[in-house]
Amino acid sequence: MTEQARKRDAVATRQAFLDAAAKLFAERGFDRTTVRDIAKLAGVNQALLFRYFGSKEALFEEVIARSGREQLATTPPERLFSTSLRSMLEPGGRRNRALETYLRSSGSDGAAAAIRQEVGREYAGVLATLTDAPDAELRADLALAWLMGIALVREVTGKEPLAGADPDDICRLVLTAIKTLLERSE
Amino acid sequence: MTEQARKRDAVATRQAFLDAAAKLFAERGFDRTTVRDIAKLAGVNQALLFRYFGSKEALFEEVIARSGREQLATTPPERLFSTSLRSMLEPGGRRNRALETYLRSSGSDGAAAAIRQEVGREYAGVLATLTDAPDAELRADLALAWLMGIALVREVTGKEPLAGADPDDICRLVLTAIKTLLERSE
DNA sequence: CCAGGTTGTAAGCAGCTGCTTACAACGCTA
DNA sequence: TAGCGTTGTAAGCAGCTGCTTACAACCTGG
Repeated sequence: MTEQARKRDAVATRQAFLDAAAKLFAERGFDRTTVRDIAKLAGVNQALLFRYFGSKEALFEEVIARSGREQLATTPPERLFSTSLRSMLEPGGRRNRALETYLRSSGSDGAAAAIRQEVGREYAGVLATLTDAPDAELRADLALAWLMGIALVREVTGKEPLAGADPDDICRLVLTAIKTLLERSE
Repeated sequence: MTEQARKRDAVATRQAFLDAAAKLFAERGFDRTTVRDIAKLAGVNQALLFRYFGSKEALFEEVIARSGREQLATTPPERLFSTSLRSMLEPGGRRNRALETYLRSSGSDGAAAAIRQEVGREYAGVLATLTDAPDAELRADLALAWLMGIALVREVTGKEPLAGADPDDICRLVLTAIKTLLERSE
């Protein structure tokens, strides 16, 4: 009985747009995702996208801002790096798409770029608290950059052996190397 | 007198296409570069692009295959990582755009994806010779991924402080950390 | 029960995209 | 110099893009 039951439900429609857009932006990037694709996946008329969000770019901003801060808010700093790395490496399921969306969005200018930078800054800000080195923020950026690079090579270019490697092996190698970047002096 | 002198020169026209396309693909990525943009920058009629290369995708393949192997052929293995890192970090000039083109191309499917993977494999193959660890190729992929991530964060998202950091500082931090990944056991 | 705002739908618009076609200008070779 | 293949040009096509508009269906408050 629940099927087709929530027609004419603005909140549900909005959410359907956000969910569909999050999935497609993460998989294909901004440019290769059309508003018709989003609407179709959401099961909603595409004209409503513009009523609810104003533009494709504005919808993208909501998606990236939301997904980026979700993981950030639910993970303690000292585990942020390994948790983010893990969630990237785990296949399928309802995993967090923040990094994929972030890197797939490269090139979109305007307001979305500002949001992207802000989310990145928050990530790096948290990572920077893990070391007391004077260039803590630069080290944090480099750690973040490695995460992005691994996501890029695995998910986007699909290069072997990285793409098919055991998550445990990757974590071990990366965490060992990253330790010299992000550790307290005592 | 040399101006307007080489009209009706198929070789020069082809080269003009390749140069213009290399620049624009590296800067904007595949999707956001139009064939009209390329032709305009090359100073050539856009219909000729299809006569010489067949399609936009085929032109892209030539660009990425050429630029990727250029640096590879002129750099000794033990310096490939630091040289690539350096050339990414140095501003302006006629620097090698291989990595930018590579990462900007994310998402383009088909034959271009195969070329991308092949170039990446050649890079990683060289890096893998630097260590005698059993998982040398995975380590090489991870090193390559870090390069890509740094390029991404600096050039595409422009995040500070990484984007504006001193190349020497970045090299020092990265090379120190990467040493544990790519070093001989004795 | 009905006016008026909210939600959903269908159609279309203008601009851009990759690509094609028809044709003119050129220069080599016989 | 006449013929012919090569190079360059202008125009246009069909499809897709983000976005808008006009309108119907619905629910709610008076």
